[in-house]
Amino acid sequence: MTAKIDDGAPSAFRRPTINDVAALSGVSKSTVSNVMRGTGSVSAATRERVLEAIAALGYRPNATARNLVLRRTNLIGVVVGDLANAFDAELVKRIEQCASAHEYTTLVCNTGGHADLEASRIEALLEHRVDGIALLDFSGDRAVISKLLGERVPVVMVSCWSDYADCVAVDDMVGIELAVRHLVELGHERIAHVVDPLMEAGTRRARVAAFERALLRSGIAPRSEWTLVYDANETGGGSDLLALVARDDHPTAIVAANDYTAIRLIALLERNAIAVPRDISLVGFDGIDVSALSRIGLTTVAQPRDDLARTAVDLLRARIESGYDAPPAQHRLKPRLVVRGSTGPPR
Amino acid sequence: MTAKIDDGAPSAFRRPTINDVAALSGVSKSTVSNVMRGTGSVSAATRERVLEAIAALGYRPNATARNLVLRRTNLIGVVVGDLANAFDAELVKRIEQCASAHEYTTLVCNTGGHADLEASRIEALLEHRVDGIALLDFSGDRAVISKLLGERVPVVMVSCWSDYADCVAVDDMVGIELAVRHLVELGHERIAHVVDPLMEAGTRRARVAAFERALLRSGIAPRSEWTLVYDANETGGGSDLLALVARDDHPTAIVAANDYTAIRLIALLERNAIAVPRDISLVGFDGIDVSALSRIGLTTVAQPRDDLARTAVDLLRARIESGYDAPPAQHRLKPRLVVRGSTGPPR
DNA sequence: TTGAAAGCGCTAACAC
DNA sequence: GTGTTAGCGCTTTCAA
Repeated sequence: MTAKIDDGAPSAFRRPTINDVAALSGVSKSTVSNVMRGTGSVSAATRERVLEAIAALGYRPNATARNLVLRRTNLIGVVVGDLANAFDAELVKRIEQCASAHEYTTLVCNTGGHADLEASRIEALLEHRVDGIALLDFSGDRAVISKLLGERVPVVMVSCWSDYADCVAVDDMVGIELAVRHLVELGHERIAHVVDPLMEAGTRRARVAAFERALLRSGIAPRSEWTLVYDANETGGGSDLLALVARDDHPTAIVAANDYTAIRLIALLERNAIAVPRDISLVGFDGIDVSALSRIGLTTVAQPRDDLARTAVDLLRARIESGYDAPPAQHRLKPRLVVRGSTGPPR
Repeated sequence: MTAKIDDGAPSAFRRPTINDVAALSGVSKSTVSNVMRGTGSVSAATRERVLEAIAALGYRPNATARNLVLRRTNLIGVVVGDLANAFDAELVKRIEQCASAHEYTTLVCNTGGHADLEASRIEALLEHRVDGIALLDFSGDRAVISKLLGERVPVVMVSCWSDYADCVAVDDMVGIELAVRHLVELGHERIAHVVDPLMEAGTRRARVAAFERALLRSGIAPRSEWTLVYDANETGGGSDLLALVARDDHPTAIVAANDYTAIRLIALLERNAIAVPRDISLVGFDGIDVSALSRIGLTTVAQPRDDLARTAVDLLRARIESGYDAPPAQHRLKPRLVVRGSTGPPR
């Protein structure tokens, strides 16, 4: 047994440990541990001495060591597609808020929709033994998800969906229906749908399906060539959309799959001398802050972001704190239509 | 010594450990460790067996345990004021990208400018033994920072400044000078400055000082009452600004301390029938993505966000990987003016 | 080329 | 009330 002697080397800086505190206050480490955590029973006098030693040394417990024995890290991973998309960023902000209110610290991974990055970032989260993972607006392929579910680590999908995991998302059917009905009520009959390639595939499919169903319910025949992809980050993109809009029987309104796309779509259209809403009406989806700016004035289907975040954290906490084996909890939240200046009657 | 016997309880799920791998492949844990890390020398045959066991068990090394012995977590903390501010979000995104390219995982804390939250979040980061901390656009008081510097944990200040820590920020003097000169060249003489209360105090002071100096260099006498605070998140704020603008000798141009404020300022002004740039010209600071949207068209002083993020991560890595004791490295980056539609000659 | 053993800093029975 | 002890899962000498 080697005695722990401070060799005095000034270069080898060592943070004080629970042993140092114990030594300085002349008690055992269990006692220190007890005063730190407020467990067990320690006399007022010893507690006082220990507290002094802690202050004197500037002791801070090592979460790494604690986590190792507790098999619990109080870390949650948040995997997000693109923090430059305000919807994602605003959601991450809220999730971090809820999580830290419950003593969790948040590991954030921005995947940019790259499947390989996604896999390796999640792998890192798993090695760090996060207590749970939130997949936001998840654009990855299902293989990643099903692998994750096999790991027995609590997972919640936020603003996206899987039948086999806890989920919380807005009701796409209702949301898209709201958008379409609003346009139809304004008199539109030729309505196109534009999706974001970075959007999660399931959500995208759900919104496309919802879009077609909503048209049918309004007595309008959907045309598949009127559902297009627009990559707002690709310079020079959108040529097929512009081609569509240049046709005689062009759409008079567009439902964009999210606000990020919708707002860039306004820019694209106006750059090509197509006025919004005079020539084309535009509805977004998400309800991000910028859509409310007077200059933008985007009519949009707003998601209840606070509820989304809070529910997500609650779901995760429930799994973490009371075991895995409940069936998946699925929450559908109601979106609401916010009418602003980007929609009007067709010319 | 208790033998490790699987008691077969199905409820107690245990992830496979290095011991399980060792047992299954019939080697010692040191050997497993060696093949995992590619160190030491193991025969091709044993490596093969170990690899098979790893695959069979779905073994994933426990970073918590590794970090404990290595005294290194490969975690970096990022403390950010407000992820709803696109500048912050875009910076976090880039930092996470750089960091993960170097095998670091990012812990994100959104403080919302609350000093108490700030302190407790940083405390959590420290307990988790992050290898370094990046303070973004840091709005906190200096006490937090000086405490942090006493902790001997690598800290980098991004887009904010301290004489005693590694910093990387844009040159506020130059940036504000660019903005003011642009306005003066357009013919403006009555120029106001609007700051964001959430902005880091040092940066705010620096920009205010830079603003006054720039005016003087253009032969304009600064008036202190023309530097105001506008809190874009406070509904019904900005009354003092509107009062100022209603005066006869109102300013014909405003330099906003950041884009977030500038963009909300446009909304505020236009809500009050003051057209931008016809009645008042507006210059922002940051160069966030939305400022480039045609509907917004904000003239702004753009920060080199990629450089900011890359330098920040490099600085942190240097401290982490080669010791603490170098003097603080201070990087001033050059901003550039991006002229768009929000500025024009005075009426 | 491989293994035994000693920790990393902490918690949690269980003695005393 | 307080201390002893045995790990948590890993890395790292040092022998064999």
